[in-house]
Amino acid sequence: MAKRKRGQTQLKDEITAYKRRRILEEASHLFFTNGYEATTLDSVAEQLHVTKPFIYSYYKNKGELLYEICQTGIQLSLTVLEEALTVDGTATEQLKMVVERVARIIIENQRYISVYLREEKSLEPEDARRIRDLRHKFDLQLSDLLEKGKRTGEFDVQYATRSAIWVSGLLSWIALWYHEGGRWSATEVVMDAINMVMKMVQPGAVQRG
Amino acid sequence: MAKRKRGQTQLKDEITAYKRRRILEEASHLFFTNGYEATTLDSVAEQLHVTKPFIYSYYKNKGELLYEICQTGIQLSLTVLEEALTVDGTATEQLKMVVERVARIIIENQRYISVYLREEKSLEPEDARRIRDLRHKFDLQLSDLLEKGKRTGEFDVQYATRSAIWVSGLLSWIALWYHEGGRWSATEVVMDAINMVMKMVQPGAVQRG
DNA sequence: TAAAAATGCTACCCTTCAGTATACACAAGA
DNA sequence: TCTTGTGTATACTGAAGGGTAGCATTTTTA
Repeated sequence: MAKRKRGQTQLKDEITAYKRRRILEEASHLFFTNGYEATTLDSVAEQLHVTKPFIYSYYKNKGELLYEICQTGIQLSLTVLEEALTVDGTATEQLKMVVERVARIIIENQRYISVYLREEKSLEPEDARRIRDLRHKFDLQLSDLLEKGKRTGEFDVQYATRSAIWVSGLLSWIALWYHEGGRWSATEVVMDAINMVMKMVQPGAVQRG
Repeated sequence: MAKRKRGQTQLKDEITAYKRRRILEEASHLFFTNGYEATTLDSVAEQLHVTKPFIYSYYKNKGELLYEICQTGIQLSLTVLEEALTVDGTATEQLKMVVERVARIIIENQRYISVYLREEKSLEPEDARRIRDLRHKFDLQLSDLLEKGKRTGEFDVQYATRSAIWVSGLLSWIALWYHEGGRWSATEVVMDAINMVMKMVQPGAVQRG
């Protein structure tokens, strides 16, 4: 009896979560295509074949939708980075794995991430800060990895912190630039990213002037 | 008489041009800080201590303002690139000069360029296409330079076209990331950009796996 | 100094939307 | 069949803001 009730509640929660996810998906599509401010909640509702009050029963307001979209993209990248770092290996191996996985996740979740990069100014200050903290965490871990490679002599970086920012910038850039069905496949872009990052940190390049 | 008239007309034109420039400046400030859609023309007018109809007598509508801002930023970068390419030198020397000058111009005109990167979706399709053509021209010239360096053996790039896109991405990223008065000075960022780009194209890095 | 032209402003219109008050539909229990 | 609760839609409000008509003021010309 109690068990059955709990079961029902759980199913209901799953359905609620699913609805929230679907709303977020369509919203991210439209935000990505038309921009945040230019997208009306009516149009999001239309895409889902529901009405605006439906959306308001799952999200507090338009800003919360934006926050969830931005947060999702950045959190995913951070999680994937942290997972990749748990795999043992040399700094070189780890960095390659990090770049590969993060680049992949960025391509797969391009909408979420590029909406963040473009619409950060539309976030509530508090929300923006929370997400910036996530990015900062991302950069820190990347920096630690570069530092480690520097100690072992695998990498040639002057200031790990600064190099990390260029690497994370190169990765972010993918979200703004990659175009599905464009000139280059996702795999080519991922491989390029790995190569470019490795070149940026590996020693041996002639330095002059 | 005719001469005097022409002289006066010219001065008038200069003043008109100056007013247009000032409007653009303030608009780019506000677009950069708050986003395009979130910025009202009333607030632009307020910054200039004029009124909205004043702006409308110098620009057709809000969209034209956005176009001019975006166009200005990209055109400047392209012009500086082309100027740098007129200076004689090896591919290495030329690339260094290109990156230095373009990075500088991007930092100086950060507002214009980052508004473009963020608000491209708000441009009229026709306007967006015109600016994309400019960027394409930029990438092509960069690609030619990399190709030249590849022939002379100075650069190690597999596909110049693709490498050019990463280089131009790295430069664009500066506009989104640099923060005046932040942790690093403009000069440090420019020097970093040069180093990173050179590492991306120079031969000699160990390539494994 | 007066007509004409250029320039700018006051005051307004009209549309679009975020957000909401309320009504309705339908299922489950009694 | 009545009640209650849950989920969704209809229909509205209120504010914001892009854009403009027409008046006021300055500048030019003669």
